[in-house]
Amino acid sequence: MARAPADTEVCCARVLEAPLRESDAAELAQVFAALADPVRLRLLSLIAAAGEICSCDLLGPLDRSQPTVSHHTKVLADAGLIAGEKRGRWVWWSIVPARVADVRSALGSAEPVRA
Amino acid sequence: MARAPADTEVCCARVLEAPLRESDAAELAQVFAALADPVRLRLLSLIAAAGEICSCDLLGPLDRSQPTVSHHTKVLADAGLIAGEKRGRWVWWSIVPARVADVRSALGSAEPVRA
DNA sequence: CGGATACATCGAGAAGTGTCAATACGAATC
DNA sequence: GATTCGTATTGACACTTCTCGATGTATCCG
Repeated sequence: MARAPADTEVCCARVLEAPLRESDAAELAQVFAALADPVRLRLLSLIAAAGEICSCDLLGPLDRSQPTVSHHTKVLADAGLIAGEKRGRWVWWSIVPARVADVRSALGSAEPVRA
Repeated sequence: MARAPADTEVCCARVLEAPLRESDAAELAQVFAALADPVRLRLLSLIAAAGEICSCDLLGPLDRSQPTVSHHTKVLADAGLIAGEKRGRWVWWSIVPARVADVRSALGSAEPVRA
């Protein structure tokens, strides 16, 4: 079902600060790979806009087949960016805010810009 | 040379706020794709750590051939994440902080987590 | 000029990714 | 139990990406 919360620990690897170990780089790259597709980005924004949404309501807006949408939700879930809860026959997807925050912080600290 | 500063305008597309137009999704996906490779992430962190670094000093740490490193710098430069300046025979690479900040802000606003 | 150095480009092969049709699975309904 | 509906998985194909050796281009030095 790909509902695993992705126990990877990216929370502390900062790209722009330390030389970044290879293992951290690999983990981070996988999360960014999950974000590196237009359909998945729109999927994310659809979930965020709805707060919670079931797969059946994604087929239309995304204009993709059901297996394709299922594939994309799985990629995002494996990356820990979304979580799915099965209620009856439907799966309801929601954003995992903490994980998104981790990705943001990996891209730099809180400093303004440091030009 | 791939030193184009990438005139794309990602600065205002927020994934988690609006339904995200297809064109914005495509542009953002391209930037994330540039980040979706372990070698490029380590390349970024090497540049950040050095402040400025020439390609010749990247071959060793990255353990990749010269054409491969050149390819990766091009991808990052095309995404606007780094910029290269040619001095003599060397090309000196540096981070484009504003672009990195754009990517961060695309992943969410300034709000803490909004769980 | 001729050689050497730093980087870019080309071409090719292996591996990965997005997509869909077909199929399988699980839960609700009859 | 049989059927139906929502979702996941499988298999296949086209396309992209990562990588390197070979080659091209520009710059510096003697």
